[in-house]
Amino acid sequence: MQSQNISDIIEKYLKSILADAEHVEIRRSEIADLFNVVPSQINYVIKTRFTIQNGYLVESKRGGGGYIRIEKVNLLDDADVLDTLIQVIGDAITQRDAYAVVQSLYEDGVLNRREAQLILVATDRNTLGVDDHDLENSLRARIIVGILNHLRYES
Amino acid sequence: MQSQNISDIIEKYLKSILADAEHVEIRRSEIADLFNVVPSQINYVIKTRFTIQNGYLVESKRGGGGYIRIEKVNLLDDADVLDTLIQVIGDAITQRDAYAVVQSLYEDGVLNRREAQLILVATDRNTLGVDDHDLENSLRARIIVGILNHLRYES
DNA sequence: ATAATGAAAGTCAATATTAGTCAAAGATAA
DNA sequence: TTATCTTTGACTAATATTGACTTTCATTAT
Repeated sequence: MQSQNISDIIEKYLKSILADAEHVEIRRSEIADLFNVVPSQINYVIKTRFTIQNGYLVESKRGGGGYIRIEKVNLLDDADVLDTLIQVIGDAITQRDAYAVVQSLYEDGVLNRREAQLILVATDRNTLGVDDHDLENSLRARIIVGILNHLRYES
Repeated sequence: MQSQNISDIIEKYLKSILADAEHVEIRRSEIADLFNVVPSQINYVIKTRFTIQNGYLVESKRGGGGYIRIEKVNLLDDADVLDTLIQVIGDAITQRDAYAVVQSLYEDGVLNRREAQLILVATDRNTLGVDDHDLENSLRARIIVGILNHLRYES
């Protein structure tokens, strides 16, 4: 039984809509009501699960008639995906964001499953095994950026 | 058959579930309650009895709705070879030796060209970019050993 | 036009809910 | 006896939930 927390359930709900549509547009309070959570939890879900690393673009508007719109972007349409990703990663990246990045590359066909797994293992917290978090995140960034740069020349 | 300590009993309990299912997903505190032990004993059981060497993969999540998930995986035939390599590598390896290891894995067909390249990039001196040579060599070892451990099973 | 009002969404920090680590103490086996 | 394995619990870390307060925008009133 997975998804015991509400955030995961809301995530799945939104993604199920995105499976059929290019984008989803919601009213924050409606979704919050639907799942019986406070409105700001919707922001939490979006911030942790619909980032650009995950391949989503989010825009919103406040005030009357406000909305939140989530769009799935195909990174491959962009000629310089890799550049964009490298920029986003910068010089440090958490394991969670790294997972999102690798997952996106897999979904876009840049990496196959095995390659994606290899990268995740190589950059796993436990694999690196350093206790300094900043060092861990910067090593992870260097490894992933190094691989992305390699992929650019290779293809 | 005097495996009467609680760790053994918990181990059997979890394995009896895994006999019928591909994986088990537990809430740590629930299992701890069930057997009247402190939660951290579950970690002990997992760490000592559900290792990758035994063919188990473990993943977990903290926070609300957290869980520990244990999956039984199929160990591959080359597992022995990989074990040997892992031993040889130990806790540090130079870039030169790493190259040799990866090269031989490629020649043995364990890795394809692209995968081999990925690993070499990930463990390259410049990628890691640490000044301390000992740290560099130990990181390289950890990454390669992590990947080798991953290669021991399928999917 | 401008000001006032109300209706959204955003931010942030406090709190809650899990799991992980580690080392000391206790038990068992060699 | 000594080495190894097990049990325990205090402390740490990650993730989720909540709510008070802020900001933005559209509409209505002056």
